Amino acid sequence: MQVNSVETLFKKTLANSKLSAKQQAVLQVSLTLFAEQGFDRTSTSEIAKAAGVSEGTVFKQFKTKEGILQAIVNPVLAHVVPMVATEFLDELKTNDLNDLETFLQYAIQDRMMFAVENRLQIKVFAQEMSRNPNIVATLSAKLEAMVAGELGTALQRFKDRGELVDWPNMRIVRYLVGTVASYVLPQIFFAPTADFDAAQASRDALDFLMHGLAPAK
Amino acid sequence: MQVNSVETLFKKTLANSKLSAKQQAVLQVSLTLFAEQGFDRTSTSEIAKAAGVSEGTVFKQFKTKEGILQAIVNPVLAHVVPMVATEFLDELKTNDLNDLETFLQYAIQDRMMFAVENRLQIKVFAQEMSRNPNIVATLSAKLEAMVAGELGTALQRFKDRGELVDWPNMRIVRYLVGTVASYVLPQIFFAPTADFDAAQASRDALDFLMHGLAPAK
Amino acid sequence: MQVNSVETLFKKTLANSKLSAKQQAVLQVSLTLFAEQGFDRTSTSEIAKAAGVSEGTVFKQFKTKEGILQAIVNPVLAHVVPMVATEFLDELKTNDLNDLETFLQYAIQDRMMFAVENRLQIKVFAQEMSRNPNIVATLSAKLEAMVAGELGTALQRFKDRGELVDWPNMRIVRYLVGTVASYVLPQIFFAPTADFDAAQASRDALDFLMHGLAPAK
Amino acid sequence: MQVNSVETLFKKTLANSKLSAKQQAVLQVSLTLFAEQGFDRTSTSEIAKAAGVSEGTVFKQFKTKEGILQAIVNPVLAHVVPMVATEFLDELKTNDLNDLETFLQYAIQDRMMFAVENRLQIKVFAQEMSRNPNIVATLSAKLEAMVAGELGTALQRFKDRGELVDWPNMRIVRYLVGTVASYVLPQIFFAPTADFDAAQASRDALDFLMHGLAPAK
DNA sequence: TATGAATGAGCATTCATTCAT
DNA sequence: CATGAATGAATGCTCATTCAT
Repeated sequence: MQVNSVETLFKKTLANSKLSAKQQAVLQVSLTLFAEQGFDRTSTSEIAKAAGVSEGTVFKQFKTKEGILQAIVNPVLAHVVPMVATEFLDELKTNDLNDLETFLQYAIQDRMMFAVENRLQIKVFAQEMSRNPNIVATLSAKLEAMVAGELGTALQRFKDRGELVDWPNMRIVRYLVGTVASYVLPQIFFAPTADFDAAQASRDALDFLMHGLAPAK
Repeated sequence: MQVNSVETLFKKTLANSKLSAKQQAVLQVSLTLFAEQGFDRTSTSEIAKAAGVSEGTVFKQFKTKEGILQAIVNPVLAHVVPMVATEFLDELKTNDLNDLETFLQYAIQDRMMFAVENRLQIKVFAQEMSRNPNIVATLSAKLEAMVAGELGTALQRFKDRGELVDWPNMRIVRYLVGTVASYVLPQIFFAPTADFDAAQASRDALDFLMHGLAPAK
Repeated sequence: MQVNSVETLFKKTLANSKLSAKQQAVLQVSLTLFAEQGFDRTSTSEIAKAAGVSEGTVFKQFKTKEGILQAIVNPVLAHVVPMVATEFLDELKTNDLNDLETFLQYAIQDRMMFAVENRLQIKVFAQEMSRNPNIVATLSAKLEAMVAGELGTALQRFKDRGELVDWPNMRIVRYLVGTVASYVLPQIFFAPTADFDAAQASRDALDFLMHGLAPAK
Repeated sequence: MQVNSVETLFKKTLANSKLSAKQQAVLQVSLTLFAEQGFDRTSTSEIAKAAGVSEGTVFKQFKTKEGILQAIVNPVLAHVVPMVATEFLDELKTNDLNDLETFLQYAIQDRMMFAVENRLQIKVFAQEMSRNPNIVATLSAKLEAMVAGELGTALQRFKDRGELVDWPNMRIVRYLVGTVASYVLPQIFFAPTADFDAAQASRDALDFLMHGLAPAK
């Protein structure tokens, strides 16, 4: 199993933008620094130095420090998030996941690895979401589109087959996400313990969810 | 159902300390300001003004801005958290919660209300936890003590009666917390939607958990 | 009565220069912006944007921001000021101003209207004069040439006829200018009051000057 | 003849304020620097260095650079200007100036010396007036009060005795000020020529004004 | 000739912290 | 214990100017 690297996808997105190499560097190092130290604890001179550009260059393009964050957040929302979502859905389709258990096993492990792999980037976004409701709204809309679309179709098929409880899809997704998050959020936000066993965690989560989401008898 | 106010408990704890009234005021307004705007975006002069003290007073006792945070976090960890835990466990005992469903119903609703009620304070702590591993360790230890103690006893009783799946207590608690968190974390960190229906959320969560944590047949 | 527009004359002067259209645009918008906000409060990027040229273009020709000012001031001193002076003197000759009163009446009203009409441009020059002694020297020289030339001849004729006090011409001009300035300077530098009545002001000023400059009995 | 020093009066005013010695120093050197180089060309670090204080001190009290200017302008308008006006009027009364000529001679020479003496301070105020209409309004009101009060009374007495033309007092004052200004404004704003002969200028101005303001026969 | 990305010194301002009173 | 004036390093940002294309 091979999960996307948000950092890589972000770089690709930047490469397609009309930003100069130096300005791309600013955004790349900003993402890293914001992830490592937080937005408020990263100074613009630090960014300039790390990107190998002058302080003037940073502001010439992005106007304000907040503007740098926007210049990261917007393309991620517009391009990286959809790419990640599409690849995830594609993998679900490609991998011949016929019964719910196989489906969930794959999905859970995949997202768990994705979360761990992209810890720092998720942290930046989560922190920014707590101040910027627009991001929350955008991501919510994208999630709802997914649930109303392909993901919903898949869930419905499992319901029809009597493998999945007949709850609204958003409620089912809430428990899926919540359960996965109960494993990965501590890794992301608190001590990232070296001994985190994603495979075991996936099995455990699957076990729990297969019970919790089984159809009522 | 009547949940603790962390703010109130914190004030009581301060009242028992040997801090002067002015210094108590500093800590109280700091907690509020940190919650509202974040630690980094709150200046010490802002604290001084809001507390009605001079700028010197803020530092006389607490040495540094970080020291103010510690002077909040430490008593909360040392006194407020135990009081909250004790009251929670006491309520669980007092309320004649004999079967698992009744027990979980109460516990879930109680903690959900607690979380919503103390949103801002939880936010301060969560943010501080993401940079201070000590707090994580301390809270982890307290949680483990709970699970090893009274809470574990209660869970064991349900297991013995065949009402609860025979998983390690920490795993069970993880799913309990994760499921409740899937409802309250968005309220705490992102848009606190006015129409959040804690009662309905509690029923839904209970429903899910009762299935997920049912013993294997 | 129809007074010169410094702005128009300046444009004509530019049109005769070997400057490209873009560079002419730079000087034109610079004059306007300097007048509106002052030299120090006008940035070169602001000029570039307003002129519709790149930032590089601004400096390609004029080297420094101060150079832009010089490129405005010099042609104005070299061409616009002489044109204004010549036209003024020509009008004085053309209009059959035989006696002092008619002469002064015309001159005062004409210059008052000129000052009000070209308020902003005068302001730029006045501000620049207070830091650049060269302009003062140049303008002084031009004034002296006028007084030594045609204007002096006219004044002398009035003296010879016994209509004008026998003071040095520069002294007479000082009072003429000072009296007109006592009306127009407040308009130029402070609140430009909408209700300024140039005709009435001219009559009053004339009245006063006819007394003050009458020959001793 | 001994004219007020605005600088001295300003210092006295500051001494009566509740500003600390360092903050008074900030205002004093600011007044000087603003006069010498203009507001925009004076940096706050320059002010701090010249005042012998840290940059923080400058802003602790005055919040913004504009705030420094206000902290100079306001006390001058509130205290220095009235003191200057009062002293001027007192001197006019004390000096037994019975006929118009003696009166004007004294007044003209006194104000001319005052203007030359306080060149730099007048420059600061004039520059600030061209951006801040409030100052213009305040000074206008004070001038009108003077003209409606003691100064008006004096002028009326000369009118009654047939020594002074029967024009509105404001008009008479306009010519007085304008004529004096025609001598001193060039000194203040342009090259302050070393050879300026205030005594001679006063005599000339008096001569002109005595003619211009003589009553109609 | 014109462009516009890049520069880096400089600016106004903020901030946590100190210390004499 | 409390004050608040004073500090000076650091911050986000602007600006005139340069230079490769």
